[in-house]
Amino acid sequence: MTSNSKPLPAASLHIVLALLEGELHGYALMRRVGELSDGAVKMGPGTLYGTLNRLVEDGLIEETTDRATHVEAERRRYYMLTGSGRSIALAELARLQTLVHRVGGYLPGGATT
Amino acid sequence: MTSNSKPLPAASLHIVLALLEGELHGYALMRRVGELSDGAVKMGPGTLYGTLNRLVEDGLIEETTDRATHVEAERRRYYMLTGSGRSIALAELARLQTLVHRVGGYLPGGATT
DNA sequence: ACTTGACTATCGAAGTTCGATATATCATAC
DNA sequence: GTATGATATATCGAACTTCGATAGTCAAGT
Repeated sequence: MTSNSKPLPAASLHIVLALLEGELHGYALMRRVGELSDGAVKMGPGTLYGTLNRLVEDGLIEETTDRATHVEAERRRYYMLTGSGRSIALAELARLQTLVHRVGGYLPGGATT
Repeated sequence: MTSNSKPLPAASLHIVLALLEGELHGYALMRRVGELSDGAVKMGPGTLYGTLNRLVEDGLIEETTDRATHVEAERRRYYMLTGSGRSIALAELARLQTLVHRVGGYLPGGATT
């Protein structure tokens, strides 16, 4: 079994997809996830921080240690994908691409109208 | 507020997307949802029937009454999207299309490799 | 000083999914 | 004819996930 995991829950999915773009801190992630769906997906802090901790525990993401843009009073916690986190994110993206393509395929107009 | 609902939970989402293709009965839906993701998504009966009932209650789907292909000993229960169910399904599809497009957009190779 | 927005954090309630279990029908093979 | 396995619906409790409220700190603006 090369790939065995089941689909990520919604919040985890959105977070890892957003992190494919690059590292972000919690609050920014919250905003980005909303932006990626033009506001349709709204992740509150309860979901955000709990999910971030779970993703770290599961080894999909990690807090960055490189404080390149460190400005002393840095409250932010930045997260990035781990190697396996990235693989999983890409696999999930592929799964969604397939789903969207197939479902879109059998629509009359083909469009979302 | 023309559109107010929040994203559908995973199981509901997969069901309504599968039903965009046409009416299906529970067990077939279970298989179709798996097929749409090449087996990545596996919905068991516990999730399936509970979710179907919820979707009926919420008015997104309804059991079909037209027994065109009725063969007497009909054990199956067929479901189809209602008008609003279809709108919601299309909106969800659009949301996923946007997400996939945007996330795919900022990837190096653009590919799923 | 005070308010507002950025930022992290936690908690309990509500909602969703999972997996096992049950029951019955039907087709195929033995 | 009867065992087997796929089809098909259904339910239950445990496990998991999400939600919304709440809380507190810090920086910047007024």
